[in-house]
Amino acid sequence: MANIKQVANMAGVSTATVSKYLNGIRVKDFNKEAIENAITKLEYKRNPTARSLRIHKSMTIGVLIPELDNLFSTSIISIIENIIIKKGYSTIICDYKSDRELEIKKLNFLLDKLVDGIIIMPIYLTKKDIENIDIPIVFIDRRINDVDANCVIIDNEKAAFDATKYLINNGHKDIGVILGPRNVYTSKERFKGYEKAMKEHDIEIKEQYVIHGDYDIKTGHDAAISMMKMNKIPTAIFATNYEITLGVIIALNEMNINVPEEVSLVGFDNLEMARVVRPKVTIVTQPIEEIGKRIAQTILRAIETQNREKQCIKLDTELVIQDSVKKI
Amino acid sequence: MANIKQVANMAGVSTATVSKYLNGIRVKDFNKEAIENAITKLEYKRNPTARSLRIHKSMTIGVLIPELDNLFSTSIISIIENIIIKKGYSTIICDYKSDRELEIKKLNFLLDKLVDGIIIMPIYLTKKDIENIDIPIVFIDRRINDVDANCVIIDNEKAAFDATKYLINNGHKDIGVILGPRNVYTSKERFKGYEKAMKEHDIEIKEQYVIHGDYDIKTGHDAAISMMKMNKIPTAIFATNYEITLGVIIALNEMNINVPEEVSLVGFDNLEMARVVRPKVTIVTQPIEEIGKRIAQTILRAIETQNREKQCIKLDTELVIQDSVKKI
DNA sequence: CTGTTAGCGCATTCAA
DNA sequence: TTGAATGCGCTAACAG
Repeated sequence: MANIKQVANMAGVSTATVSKYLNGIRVKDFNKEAIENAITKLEYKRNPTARSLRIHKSMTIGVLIPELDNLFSTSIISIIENIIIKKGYSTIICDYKSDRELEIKKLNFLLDKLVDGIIIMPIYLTKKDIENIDIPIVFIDRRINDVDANCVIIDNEKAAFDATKYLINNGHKDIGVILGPRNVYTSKERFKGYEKAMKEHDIEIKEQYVIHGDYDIKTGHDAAISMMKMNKIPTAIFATNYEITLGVIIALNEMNINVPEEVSLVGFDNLEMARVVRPKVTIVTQPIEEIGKRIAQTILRAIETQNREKQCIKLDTELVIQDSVKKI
Repeated sequence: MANIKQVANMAGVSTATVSKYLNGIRVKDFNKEAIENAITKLEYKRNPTARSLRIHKSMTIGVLIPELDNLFSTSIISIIENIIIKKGYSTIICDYKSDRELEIKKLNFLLDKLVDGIIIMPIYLTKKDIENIDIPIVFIDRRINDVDANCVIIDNEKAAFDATKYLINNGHKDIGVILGPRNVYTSKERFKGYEKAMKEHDIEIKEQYVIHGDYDIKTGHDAAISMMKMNKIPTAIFATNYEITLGVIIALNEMNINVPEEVSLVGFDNLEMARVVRPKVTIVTQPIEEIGKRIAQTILRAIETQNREKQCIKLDTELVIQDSVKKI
């Protein structure tokens, strides 16, 4: 592998000049050509390691997420990766299996690797865990209490509020809601939105209509079954993420329960899936593309400027009305 | 951030001694203690960039996959990452959107980043694209023609053969099969297995029973619908990946078609999902954990030994028999 | 606009 | 066992 010295030699200039050329600083046209020729002939590639050592930047961004098997996370990662790669950055992705210890361990791993910035979807992290970190951090999806930090989130409360209100406006009062873990930020926020809409319409929240579980297919599946076996069956179900929605759909189908005739359904997250299913499911969609872009912008801005101001971006979801809710 | 020199100073030894200590070479107990104290006091962390420059290793492994929204890929990546991280390696993941140009572009990006090895799930790559690469490569899931390379794959043909044969043994002859793209390795192999089982039992393959599409929900959904509208409806459907299986299940449910009374089904890949659904779906499962482990082992071995022998590991799938196939 | 020079932090030779 | 010295490949002063 050729190095900058060999290029300089062949081009008849100094390494400094080559370096300048490589970094977009003007050099004489004459030299420029010579350098370009030498680079081509030698198949020279700049050594990013040496460059990193010198400029104190690794050109990598760490991504810390709970699970890699969650479609929402991976979709966002994909978008981010495809943006930052254009600026020469690469991502190091770590999933911490929703595990408290692993979350910190892998955070430290990323720090040790000298990433230039970190994108985190946190669960257990607290203020203390991150207050001594001196590289840019962007929190996504979830937020950490009491921390003034960059973040890109959606208005979870409003999302759930809108969905619930839509059901209420369609005459529903017995609305079952299936949520993620109690201790998870999005889960709490989404419940708040549900609660707010119900209260606003003076509808009592029945405890058995609020089911917490994991954000997975099984939770949705089992919760739907248990709801449909209740003495007083809810007239509508609100599933609060993709996997849960999928589970609910599968369960209702199994039980041969017609949507929306027998029960209405509002789902979450995956428009593509919602369109495939019959009847098409009314869902809350997150602006995934926008979220990914904002995250990428935020982390790049924080890394590339010395601007230490924090910015928290809250994006709105959209309620895509399709055919799974009946007016009663 | 402290560097090795400061540690050496505080410990009263030379940087060489500290370096030796860090690399597990014996130093006098007396010095060892002094060094350990200094490291603790200074909160010294070895700088991986400088180390990389010196040892000509980046301690990163590139992962090149078609899509990041495919559960099979991400599950494997998660396993790999959790193994290699223990040896200090990190992964740089690139998805190329199943795009021919991006596949090469991102491969080059990884090469430019000086990764120590690459794990590739290829689609369009040919021998020519990789013959000049001088770092270890492990191909997964799919194989490249004519290339003597490391690979970890499953016996796709046998998997499909077993599934088809199982259906045949249950009396089925009109077996619909829903496959991925025609040009994709796994897709071709799985078709071969189907074909072989059919031929072996002298069953004619009806063209309309073989549907190619993408490995996604929509393909499974639409194909199932079209099959159930045929003049001669197949008595069984074989779905050849997770997303397709999901689509088929959703479609059959929508059409109120009972499984297995009206049509039998064999799915692929996701045992968890298959267990949630009623009736539980009989599926071909890939040994994901084993696949991930083997990939990690193979790439690490190739990187850490100078052993340039190639090894191709072919793993067997398992047919998990549940309740979605009826004997006729 | 260009070249000389120093040094990023580390691992490794070689002599002691 | 140890330490002095060297250099991995690059960028950034600085002087010209």
